[in-house]
Amino acid sequence: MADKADKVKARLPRGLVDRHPADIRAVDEMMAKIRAVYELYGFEPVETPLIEYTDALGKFLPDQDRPNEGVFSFQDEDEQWLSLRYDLTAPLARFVAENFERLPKPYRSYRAGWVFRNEKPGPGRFRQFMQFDADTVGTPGVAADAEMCMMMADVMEALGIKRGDYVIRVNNRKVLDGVLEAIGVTSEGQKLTVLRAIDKLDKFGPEGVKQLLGKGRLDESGDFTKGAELGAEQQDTVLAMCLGEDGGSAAAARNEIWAQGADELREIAALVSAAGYGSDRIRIDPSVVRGLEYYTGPVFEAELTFPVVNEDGETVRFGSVGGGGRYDGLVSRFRGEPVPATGFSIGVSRLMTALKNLGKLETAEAVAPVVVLVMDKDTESLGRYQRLVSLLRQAGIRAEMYLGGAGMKAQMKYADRRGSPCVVIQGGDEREKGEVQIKDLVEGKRLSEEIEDNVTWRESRPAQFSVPESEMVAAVKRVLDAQAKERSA
RNA sequence: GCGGUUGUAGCUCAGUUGGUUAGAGCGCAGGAUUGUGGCUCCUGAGGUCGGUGGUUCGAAUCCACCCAACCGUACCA
Repeated sequence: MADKADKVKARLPRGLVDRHPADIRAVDEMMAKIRAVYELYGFEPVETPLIEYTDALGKFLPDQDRPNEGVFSFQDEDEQWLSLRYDLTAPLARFVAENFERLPKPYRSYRAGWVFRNEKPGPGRFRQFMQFDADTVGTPGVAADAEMCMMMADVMEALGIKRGDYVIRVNNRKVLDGVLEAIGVTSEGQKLTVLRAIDKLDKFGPEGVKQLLGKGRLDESGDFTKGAELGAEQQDTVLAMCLGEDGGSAAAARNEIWAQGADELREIAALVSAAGYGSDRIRIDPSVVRGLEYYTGPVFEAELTFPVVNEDGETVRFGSVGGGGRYDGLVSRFRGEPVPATGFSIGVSRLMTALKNLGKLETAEAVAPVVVLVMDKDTESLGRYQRLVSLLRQAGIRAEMYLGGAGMKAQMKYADRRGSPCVVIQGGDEREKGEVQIKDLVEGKRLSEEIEDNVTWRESRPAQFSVPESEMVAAVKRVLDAQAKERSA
């Protein structure tokens, strides 16, 4: 044992979580539902490693031979930089580029996995989290983008989120670019600042966005955010555009790139509407910005629209649980030819939190194992208990022999704490008679409420009965069935 | 990065103008009950009072610096 002085402090690094049985089972179930939708649409699974060469992820800092701080990176023996993936899109682009000749085009694939970001964690934001993506690579047509939106809408409903409780909002980066060009914003830096400002519409409202477009905004917390330094007229145009007012469109209408984006949006709207998806499910929304860097055309976001009451009793809007868009430049980075692609990503952890709040999540624990108590610890007896456990397992019943060193009282306590449905007891007396005792712990707990005196509680052995050893499996089954019936009632 | 709040037992928290050996509830372990999970009662384990330095006869308490966590904000491919 470690000395007190130098024992290691057991602690979880921040931004990371341990996952518990209920969580793991719930996520598994949720992912199975998502997967079923993707499969139905004809997408194929593919899995890539968690680690890629940093340059394949496109994350070297400009003018430096060091990776971006936001990614976890380390050097291989040959000094090449490796990084943990920070999304599933860049690794897919690498995979497609590397296997380009072998893959059917358009290539439709899906994949789920952990991604890592070395950033400051916050509520609902972790440094390791799960994404579940689908992408179509090799087609420039907006039909592929429209399909992505429809599939996202279908996923929402497959997860039990009612129509009206979610919406897929769609915009087009070309529309944004067109407006920016029309009002004379040319510098990359200023463009990004404007886009970020628009992205904050939900959070700060039109007034806040206007401040961010102009001089800047002083937050209540005391932090000042530098603005985009646009003139009053420019601010109004941008604001009008993202609020969907006519002024924005009119001012930019002569602009070619804007027109192209608007056409694409109209086409997507027509496609989804023809497929029977109303604007209650998929809606054009000019304030969607999304991932500022690599998107080149349509962008979309899945948003939950119902209010959620969080743990502190506050009502919050949950917001985005996934999104995506067209990234025509990502695969072609690896190849000399253009390779158009579109896809989207679901934030599994966020979505799960939301479903929990909605009450749509199966939080029911799996039925805990039947525990066979160990009354005698000699090898011969242990063998007998192990055989009883085997019989239960052969009948498909989760079961275990108590493996600790404690006495019967502690074993009962152990079974109780595990949530076991019942225990099997066979001491010397029962063995003589070729019997086992079975105690229904759920029923026993209920009976205990009526008993206050401990002697009675112990001696009356509530919810406990004796059966011939040969009937143990059948008797345990009866107990389990009765409990299952009660749970579903 | 910027701003704020908070650091005392596994958890939630008391701790008087600075004063002997730092407490409670819950939880945990053992016992009352050598073969019965609950209830009740008894006993016990568990703390460098976030860290370092300073003031003082004396610091969990006062001062300085540092660290960490949480919240907001910024950044977020």
